[in-house]
Amino acid sequence: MIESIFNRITEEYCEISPETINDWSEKIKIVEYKKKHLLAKEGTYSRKFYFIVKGAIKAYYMLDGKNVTDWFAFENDFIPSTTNHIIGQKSTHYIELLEDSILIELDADHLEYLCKKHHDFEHLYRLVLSKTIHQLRERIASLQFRTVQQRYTSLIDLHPKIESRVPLGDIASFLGITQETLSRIRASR
Amino acid sequence: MIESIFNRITEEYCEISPETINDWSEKIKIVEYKKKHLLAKEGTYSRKFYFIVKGAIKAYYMLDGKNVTDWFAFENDFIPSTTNHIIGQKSTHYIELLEDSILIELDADHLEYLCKKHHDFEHLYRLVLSKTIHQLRERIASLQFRTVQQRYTSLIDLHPKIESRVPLGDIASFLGITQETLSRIRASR
DNA sequence: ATAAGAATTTGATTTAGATCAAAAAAAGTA
DNA sequence: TACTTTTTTTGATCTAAATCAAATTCTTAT
Repeated sequence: MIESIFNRITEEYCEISPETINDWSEKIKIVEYKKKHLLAKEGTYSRKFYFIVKGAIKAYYMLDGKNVTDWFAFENDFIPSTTNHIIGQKSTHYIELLEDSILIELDADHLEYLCKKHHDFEHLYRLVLSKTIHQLRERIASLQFRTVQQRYTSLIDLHPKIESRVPLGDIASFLGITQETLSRIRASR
Repeated sequence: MIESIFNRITEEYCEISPETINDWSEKIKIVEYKKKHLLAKEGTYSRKFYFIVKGAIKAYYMLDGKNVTDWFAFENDFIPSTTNHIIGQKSTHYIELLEDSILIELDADHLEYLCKKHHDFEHLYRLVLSKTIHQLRERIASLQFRTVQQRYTSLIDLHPKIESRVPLGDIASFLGITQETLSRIRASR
């Protein structure tokens, strides 16, 4: 079980030495939570870092009393929204499970420890951040000047199953539009 | 000169060992270019990584024959738009100097070498990426659900001098609006 | 200083998407 | 199975910002 997870990570990012893997695997905890469980709450300190083995999450924050969904993550993703808390600040976001999920949990202190102790771990983490940057860039390009149709289409291309796994309202929010508009776009295809 | 630059970087991010600094300073080149010079062109390989000692840049790409400005950077910023090329892909962006500038240039290969050789350098780089992520997040929040007024105001708060250093059309593009709209917003304040 | 070119502003019109409201469909729950 | 609750769709109207067009102001080079 654990090995196959480390394999997934190594394949996706880079090789990791056995020592690092050992040290790492001592620090992690495999956790299971039900749909709607909150991994983080706005205004609280939740210094945890997650990798999704199975399941899906959304990250959102409140704006004028409404939820704004910021980020989705699925199997084999790290949850980068948590990186904020890692610098020791209160969370600006809620992170909610969209499905019953299995996660690997790593304490922020342990993350720092592993980075400091093992160069290859810090390298891996650097690659994870690079990937996140790439995704954020794509997202900005999408929000900045594409029409709503184009935004929706490219989201579906990227995550074909998102429609069945994520409520329409959250997808609309992520795209920066109302759910009525998204519903109409969907209908017109 | 060089020392004061390394000091700036160390203060902003983290301590770096003398060995790393030595090795690093052997790899860099201080370059000066005039306004309008292109550090990168769409479709070409420009495997360089820059730190801005003095000056300003914009990163943009073409969409339907129009420039879309993506990113600004000023003194003491690394230019993260170049990180794309570092993975060895053709640039998707143009990077153009908005002013006569002084830059520190580091070859992508040297960047990788320094990361591999010196754990503290990779750590520094990781922190640079973290900061970039934070900025990108802010930017997404801004584009996703804020009104144009709010977007403009927060940009000015962040970079008070941007109005005098960057053409209005580029700022408008960055905010995801037309320059006519930005002009009107400015007039109505 | 003056002309040529670039950047910015102003005006009139159009349109994509928001808002408000209600109906219909789907998903949970007893 | 029926009943409640949540999610999605549909309709009518409104509005912020886009578009198109032209005028004005600011820069730069001669």
